[in-house]
Amino acid sequence: MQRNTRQREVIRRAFERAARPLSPQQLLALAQQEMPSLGLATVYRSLKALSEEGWLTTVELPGSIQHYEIAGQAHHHHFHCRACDGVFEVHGCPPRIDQLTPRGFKLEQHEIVLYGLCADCSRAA
Amino acid sequence: MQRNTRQREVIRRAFERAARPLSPQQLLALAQQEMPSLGLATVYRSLKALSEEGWLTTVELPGSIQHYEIAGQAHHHHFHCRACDGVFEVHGCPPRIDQLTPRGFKLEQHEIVLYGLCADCSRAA
DNA sequence: ATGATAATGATAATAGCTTCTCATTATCAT
DNA sequence: ATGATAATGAGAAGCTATTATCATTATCAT
Repeated sequence: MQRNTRQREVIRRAFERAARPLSPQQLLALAQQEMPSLGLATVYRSLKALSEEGWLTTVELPGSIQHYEIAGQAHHHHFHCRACDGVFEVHGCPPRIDQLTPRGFKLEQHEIVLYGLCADCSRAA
Repeated sequence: MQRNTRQREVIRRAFERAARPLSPQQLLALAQQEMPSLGLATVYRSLKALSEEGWLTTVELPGSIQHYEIAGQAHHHHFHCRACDGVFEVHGCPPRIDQLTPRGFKLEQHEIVLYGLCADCSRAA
């Protein structure tokens, strides 16, 4: 049976506050602001549990480890800041992307990742 | 001083034959068809050397390790087959992709990856 | 309030990929 | 043809990210 622990709540809140995909380490850092004793193992356990119960989904990014974000959102893509390494949501999706599919291939999904500087890092540069 | 070894030639040929991005392991398997004694360390050393001399570039794919492809090609994207794990080139690029960029962000590059089944795997399914 | 036990935190262990080591081999300027 | 040495192959070692272990703590049905 599943228990409602304080750390699990802290982790959920961290995702809600961030409102963007987080890596395990980023999540740990963020959640430790509220609960400094939080351990990395608990972060991994919670990510697994929250994914299995459908509250989180995984985000795969080129050249980076797996990230997680709150599930159930509308179709969207991501912007990966090369300076702060943060990942941001991007709304919208170019039309006709399926027309890129080579003949004979069966397209099932697609991923678009934009790179550059986020607003904060762009301002700081 | 750099030497022209047989294994380096075999590796170059493997990329030319494949005409698509390869992971170190995929490259090893392909090159070993021509030279079974080829070792993994040589593959890594060659990938590094060929990248440094500009003959190869790296391809980053979501949820996968770094791949390599022959450099100097026109802007293109990739199709990742979930069945055979092969990566294929996709020509063309949807217009207006820069319009997805959130306000204040500075877009420097983008990556599009299509997922599904390649022609061969699609036929076999 | 209490007890069964799920969850935690610290750390050890694992797994996958890449790099290093080193004795041996192959290249190539001479 | 020969010798200096770059490159190779096999395996050890290293790195990172993730999972397992285990004694301790916290949850929650009773």
